[in-house]
Amino acid sequence: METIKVILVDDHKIFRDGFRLLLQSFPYVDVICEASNGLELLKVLEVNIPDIIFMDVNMPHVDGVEASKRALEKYPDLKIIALTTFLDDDYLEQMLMAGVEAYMLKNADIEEFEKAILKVYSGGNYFSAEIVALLSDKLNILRSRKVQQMELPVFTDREKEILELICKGFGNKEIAEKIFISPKTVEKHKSSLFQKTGVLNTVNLVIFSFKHQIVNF
Amino acid sequence: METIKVILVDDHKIFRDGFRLLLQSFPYVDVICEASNGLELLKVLEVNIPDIIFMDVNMPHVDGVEASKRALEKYPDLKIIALTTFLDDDYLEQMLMAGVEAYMLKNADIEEFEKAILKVYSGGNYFSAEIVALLSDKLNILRSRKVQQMELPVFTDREKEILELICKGFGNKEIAEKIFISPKTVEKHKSSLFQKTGVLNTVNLVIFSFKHQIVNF
DNA sequence: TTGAACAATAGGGAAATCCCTACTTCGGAA
DNA sequence: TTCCGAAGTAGGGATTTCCCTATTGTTCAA
Repeated sequence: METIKVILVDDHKIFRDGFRLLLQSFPYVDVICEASNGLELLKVLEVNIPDIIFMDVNMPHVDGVEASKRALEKYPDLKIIALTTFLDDDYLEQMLMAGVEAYMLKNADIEEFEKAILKVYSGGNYFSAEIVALLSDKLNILRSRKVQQMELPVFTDREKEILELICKGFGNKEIAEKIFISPKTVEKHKSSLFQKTGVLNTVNLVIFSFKHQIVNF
Repeated sequence: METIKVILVDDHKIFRDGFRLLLQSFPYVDVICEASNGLELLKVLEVNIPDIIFMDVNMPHVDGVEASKRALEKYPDLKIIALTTFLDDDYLEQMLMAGVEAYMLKNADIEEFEKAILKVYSGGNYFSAEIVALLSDKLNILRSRKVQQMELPVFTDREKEILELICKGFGNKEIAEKIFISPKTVEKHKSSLFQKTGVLNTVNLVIFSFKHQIVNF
């Protein structure tokens, strides 16, 4: 088995030392470098490209979120495993959006780390059980947001048709040409949409539609 | 502890028998009924309302998705735990949309089932690790869509400030008042935004911002 | 130190959008 | 049947937005 090249990013040297010791028990893992914050990581990456980065979430100067974003922007093939001491709802979402492959607690046991490394190295994802619990709650929030939107105004077919075109970015004239009516009529349908949704202009109508996921982009 | 009333829905009697046996090892769980498909479930629900339904996803006649939707429509307080033999990407999404509280593999172990029942009964969610892996892949797909987009233009601070206000639905005059400049200046910043993003009007600028997640709603 | 590039400011006129009113059609209720 | 309301159609005039041009201040490198 070829070695998996790893970089550790954490602002506490003691943690890095301990963690490297832990990783050394995997013969196929090679810690090629360390960094104590995001900025340092970016410098290090100019010289050494690892397979996997273990990234602390809370760091001074450039935190895990920003560091992950920037690193992935420059090197999209990087795999990042986010490490955190406590469960932080906010960071979790941001790190996922930044594009990390895995998210785990620092006090995970050695088997968990092994699982995570192998899973991520082979192109998968890994989330520790605590994270899973948090994620599933989040998913529920998403769903319930979708459910509670049921009390939406009722649109006529013509209104729906026009709303879709509006949200694709077409102006009154363009919409009129597409569906063979006068621009003036388009405007009337729009003002009906304004009334039903309680907004005052096209921009706000578009915002409303995206917010309520009436149109999917 | 009061008993948790449970209904099993699965088209295989053998599975139902086995599963009931498993559930009987929890003294606080009471399997009050069974159904072999969605239609039967709906009939059963007219007489018996459980706390939790274990719902097979793949069933003849009325499948888990449809059954869950209809059941929740009539009895919104029901909690549903979806059960599946294999991981099916498609069903997963549909079941989540239908509004199930939990999603697990049938071959989960007894501890997992216990966790799921308790979590769901207390108003939470439960997803087994395999499901979360699938979900995280989904999240990943979202992300990669984000990464592959064109490189975003660089906005000045003023432009970012104005873009945010635009995406909150404010017009030129309102923005001007908020940040103490002339409406004309706001317009100029907007036209810079148009140029940088390649759009032709405010509506399309808002659409662009949502699509590229420059603003978060 | 002197341009050059760029950010921020703003005006005038053209174009698109918004508001109010009005006509036609069609299906269901009195 | 007749009448009413809802949906679809559209025009006139006010408002807002958009495009082109221009000035000022700041930074940075020749």
